[in-house]
Amino acid sequence: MPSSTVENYLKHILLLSEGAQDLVSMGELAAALAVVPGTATTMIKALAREGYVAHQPRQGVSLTPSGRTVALSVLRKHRLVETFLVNVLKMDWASVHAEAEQLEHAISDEVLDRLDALLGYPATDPHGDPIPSRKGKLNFQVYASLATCALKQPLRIVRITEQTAEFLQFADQNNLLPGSTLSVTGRNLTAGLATIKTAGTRAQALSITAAGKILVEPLRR
Amino acid sequence: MPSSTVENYLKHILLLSEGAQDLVSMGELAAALAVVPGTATTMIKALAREGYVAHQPRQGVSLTPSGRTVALSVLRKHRLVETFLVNVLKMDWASVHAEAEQLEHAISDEVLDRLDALLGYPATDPHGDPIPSRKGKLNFQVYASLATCALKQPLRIVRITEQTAEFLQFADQNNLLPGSTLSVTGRNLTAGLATIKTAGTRAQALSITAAGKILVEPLRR
DNA sequence: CGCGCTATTTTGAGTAGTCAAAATAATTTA
DNA sequence: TAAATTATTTTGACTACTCAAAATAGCGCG
Repeated sequence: MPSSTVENYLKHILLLSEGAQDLVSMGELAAALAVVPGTATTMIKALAREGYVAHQPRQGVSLTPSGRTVALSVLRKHRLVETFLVNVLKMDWASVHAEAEQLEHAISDEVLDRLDALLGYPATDPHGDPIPSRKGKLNFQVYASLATCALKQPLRIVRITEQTAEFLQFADQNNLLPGSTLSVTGRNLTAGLATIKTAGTRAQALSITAAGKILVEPLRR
Repeated sequence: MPSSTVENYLKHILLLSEGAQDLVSMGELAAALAVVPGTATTMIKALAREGYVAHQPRQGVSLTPSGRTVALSVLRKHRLVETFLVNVLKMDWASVHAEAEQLEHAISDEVLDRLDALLGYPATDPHGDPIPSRKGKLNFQVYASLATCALKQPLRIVRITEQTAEFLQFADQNNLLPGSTLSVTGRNLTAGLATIKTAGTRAQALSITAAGKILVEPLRR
């Protein structure tokens, strides 16, 4: 049984390699886990010995099938717990990430399955992040963001790819939630700003960085 | 913030001193925690340094007010989680103890309060064990057991003081749940047996040891 | 090509928790 | 009261994880 430390390493490797399928560097991994790089190197060598990861010295690390299985299971727990906290316990959107961070290591598969049923087998968590299936399938889909999508198109927000409470609070207050509709009226790359317009409100500006964290799909029909 | 190891030590000291208000010996504590006695001694000395317990060398250990506060909080989490698992997730009576053992260290006060509200502020968990209040009050009540109560009286089961899955399964199968009514028809101390009679069934025998773990109150009105 | 920058790895050391086994204290028994 | 039994404490060692700081490797650039 992997320790919560091991689970965290594997989960973060999975998150950091989402989309970009190449190796995760010790630098990013250490930063994500809030440890010094030397610690990450040491730990990764241990994880490689136990068959969870493949380590290319000085290049980076990737998950083995066994490591990926563990990582997906932890991610599934995390996202289902978040969904439970928001949908059932009515907790604040912005604060559930930290809670789930603890609970994901303490919850059994048995409890998780029942939670899943209670929630009606959701496909995504409250932030729009896809929930891996019980069998470990992660429905990964490439979406445009407010920083990259076409201008003046009607859009629906599908996902917020940032878990910090501050950003989520900001999104909440500006009605930038999964499901909300809006369009990007303009973009100024030099100034690093995007202008958006949501249904009931007037136009507002958003940094390109922030806009890049809000994923959207074109509104059809 | 105490580690889960520390929380476990404190919780078990509280449980072992419930009722008997004197010191908990290293032997019982070590057995309850599944560590060797030497480990318990070492750990208790550390906990004493941090002000959680008072250690009388070669006598035993007791909780300080600060240690008791932590222990009660953990116990509250444990019992509320058990109640949630049984009442909401409809999990098996006998298996929730092990689950709660993990979750009690991962759940925040915020989540706990909402769980408490969702459950309707229960006073006891599914086994009849009292749930400490948010302010740390443990409604401790002395009950007779099937080993000590008067014979041929109508009784109601109020609590099962044993958490092992085997015993709980046994109790479940014989309809010996909190709320069930029955009476003790006879007792043979020499043979170590008690005979009980529940409403719809015929008389059955029970070891005195088992009987002592089933607490009852006289059925009034 | 070689110099310097940056990321990575190594080294040495520390904390938390554990066990096995030896030493010690207390209590029971004879 | 002395010996024997039992419980507790101490000692030395080990695992898992971490950091600080020194060593090293791989670059890019002049």
